[in-house]
Amino acid sequence: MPAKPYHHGNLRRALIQAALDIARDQGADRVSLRRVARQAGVSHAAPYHHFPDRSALIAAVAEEGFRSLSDAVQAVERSVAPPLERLHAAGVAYVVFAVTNPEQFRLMFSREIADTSPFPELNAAALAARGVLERAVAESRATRAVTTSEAVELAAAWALVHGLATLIIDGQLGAEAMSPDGAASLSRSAINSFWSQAAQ
Amino acid sequence: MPAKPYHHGNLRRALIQAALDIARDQGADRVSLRRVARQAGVSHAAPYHHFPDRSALIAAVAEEGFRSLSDAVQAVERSVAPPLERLHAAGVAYVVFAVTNPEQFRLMFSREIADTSPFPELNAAALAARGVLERAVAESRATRAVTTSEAVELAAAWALVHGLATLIIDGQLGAEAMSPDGAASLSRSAINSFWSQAAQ
DNA sequence: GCCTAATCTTTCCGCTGTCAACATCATGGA
DNA sequence: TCCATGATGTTGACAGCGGAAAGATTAGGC
Repeated sequence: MPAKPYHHGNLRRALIQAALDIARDQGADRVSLRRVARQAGVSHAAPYHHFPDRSALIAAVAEEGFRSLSDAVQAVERSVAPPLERLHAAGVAYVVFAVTNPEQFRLMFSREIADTSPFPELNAAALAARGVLERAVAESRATRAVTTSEAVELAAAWALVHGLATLIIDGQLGAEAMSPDGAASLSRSAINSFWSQAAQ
Repeated sequence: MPAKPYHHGNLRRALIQAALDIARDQGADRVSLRRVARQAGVSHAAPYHHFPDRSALIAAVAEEGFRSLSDAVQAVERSVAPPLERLHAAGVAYVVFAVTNPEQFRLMFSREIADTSPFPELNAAALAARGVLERAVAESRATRAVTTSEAVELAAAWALVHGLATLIIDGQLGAEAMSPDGAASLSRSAINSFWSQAAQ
């Protein structure tokens, strides 16, 4: 049994996991290449054989995040049939995902991977996640009196849940909202509030 | 005429301005203490006589940002009378401010000043800005059939405009939305879309 | 079984935030 | 008026960071 083999075996995977652990435990801003390498028990330059630079590591972590987000939203969608309620449930799931994985969520929307062109797989995962929300919006349109374009409705829906997510995990909507249950409850209310005020 | 006086005169002010310039020109993530000091024509340790650490500089820049935001929203509010339209206009102004000053907006919500307890003046400015939106929400409630709590309505309204702001400046809602006019138009549509879908 | 390429380490660079020690100067009390 | 003190600025140091270069080690195909 080799105590410390020269080659790691699956360092790429281990680095992504280490980044996730550090983000979860110490915050997304503390995810440095050197710290990640240290946590993975490897020299600080080893990551460069698996990622061209720091942003590529973040992109890999974010890519997994978008896949998890897609999965989480789709799982909730499967349990709700009526299209409008489905859309609402998808929105709540988006917020709950962010509150459950706040640091990974921050990495997913961090500035250094804003330009996804160097990371086609991240781009695909992000587009897929956006597609899930897009489909929920589109399918709900058949059941409503629609006066706005689909693009605007998608933007509005996404903005609402994304705004809730970021404000909540930044602590700006109160401490109660930072628990999954609190976040779910607040999102549900917030989403409903926009439709319950028809009388102007 | 002293070419370079040993004492700057108003270095604190100059450092804040330099940080703003660097953020605007090169991005919020490139605002480093040393770069700011360099831009202000001063040694790299000089800022420490005016700010205890880097986050305090950011806090000062953010503080000014929140004041500008309050001013911008209030200026628009003054030109609109009906409470609901006023609320909508305030929301559009919030988004337009973010799109007009994207890097400063990012600094205002950057992670390192998320805990405002060390910066009471930043906290006050942020609370004041939130108060402007809060008042617009509260005053509009009298003109509507209200079924949700004020707290939830505030959260929903804030989340919608904050989500629009962050998504737009991150380029996730398309390039057209990144101009002030495009942002205003999209925000108006998005805000209206939530009220025009009463028929479920 | 060996050669090549992949993987990992060591060493180096410039940049960053922060601190300590020192230099300069503005200002108010004797 | 002068000078001492505190405010403001500089220099130099340190550790941690992202990244490049060069050498060590090993896995895997021929």
